[in-house]
Amino acid sequence: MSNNKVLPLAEPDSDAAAPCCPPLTERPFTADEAETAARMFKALGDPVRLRLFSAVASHEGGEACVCDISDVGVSQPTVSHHLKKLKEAGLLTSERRGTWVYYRVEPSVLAAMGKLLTIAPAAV
Amino acid sequence: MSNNKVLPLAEPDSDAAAPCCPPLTERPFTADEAETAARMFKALGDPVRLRLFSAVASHEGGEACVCDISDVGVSQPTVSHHLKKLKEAGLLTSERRGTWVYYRVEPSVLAAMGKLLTIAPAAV
DNA sequence: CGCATGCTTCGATAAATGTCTATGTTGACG
DNA sequence: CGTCAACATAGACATTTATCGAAGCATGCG
Repeated sequence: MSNNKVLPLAEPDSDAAAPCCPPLTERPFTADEAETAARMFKALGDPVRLRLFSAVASHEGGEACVCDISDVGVSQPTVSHHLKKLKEAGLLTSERRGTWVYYRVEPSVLAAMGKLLTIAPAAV
Repeated sequence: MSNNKVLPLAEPDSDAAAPCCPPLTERPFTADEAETAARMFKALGDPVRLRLFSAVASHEGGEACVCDISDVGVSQPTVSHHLKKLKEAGLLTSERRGTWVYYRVEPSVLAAMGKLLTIAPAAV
């Protein structure tokens, strides 16, 4: 199916975690960089997805099954739909263990997004 | 002393800059928090807006007039529309000086978003 | 004045998105 | 097996959004 490769995540080199782009403040983004980065921001640009993501990210052990986090005010298929989007954006990974499917955050992507938002140190 | 700091984002506690929410990893977001934070992420969730924002943020002096940044492949009214969205999201401010309108980034909001993406240091 | 320039606002429209119900699929269990 | 529970997929529908061209406001200048 559509198990499209997302974001070429960073290899743990030393600092890495910058799969796509420099800080937003460093230089104007190219069209390609903007396309890539926007996909990640867009994934978090929905309140339901943000709650789901936060629920997974803050859950004990760093992972949660759908049943643990599906109380966000929308139907079960909608939850599933949003989790899929988050997965496609590279923010979450999933794994089935028996009856349940567990979701887990991809920390490197989180870090990469954080870097986008840093203020260029020597600027100003 | 190499920079092995895990996430050199904004200094903790250095400035407020967090008008909305704790880090995404700290605890599950409430509906209200998610609504607020999603608005900011959504503003950066469009490639054109991301390019415009990056162009302003990286422009010399920290500000740019529309004429400096409007070469992003869409019509001028569309540029204006996106700049308005960024302003409504609190990411940019604008000021008219003579013939031109200058846009400038709101650094505290940038920092606040960065904090959302930090990994909780010693959580759990 | 009158006109050119920079930017915003106004409608219109096609595409994308979020949501639902209904249905599939996969695994556990008796 | 048969059935139930947990998730995922499919299709439908309403709303939002990105975009454009045209028109409207300012501001500066001759």
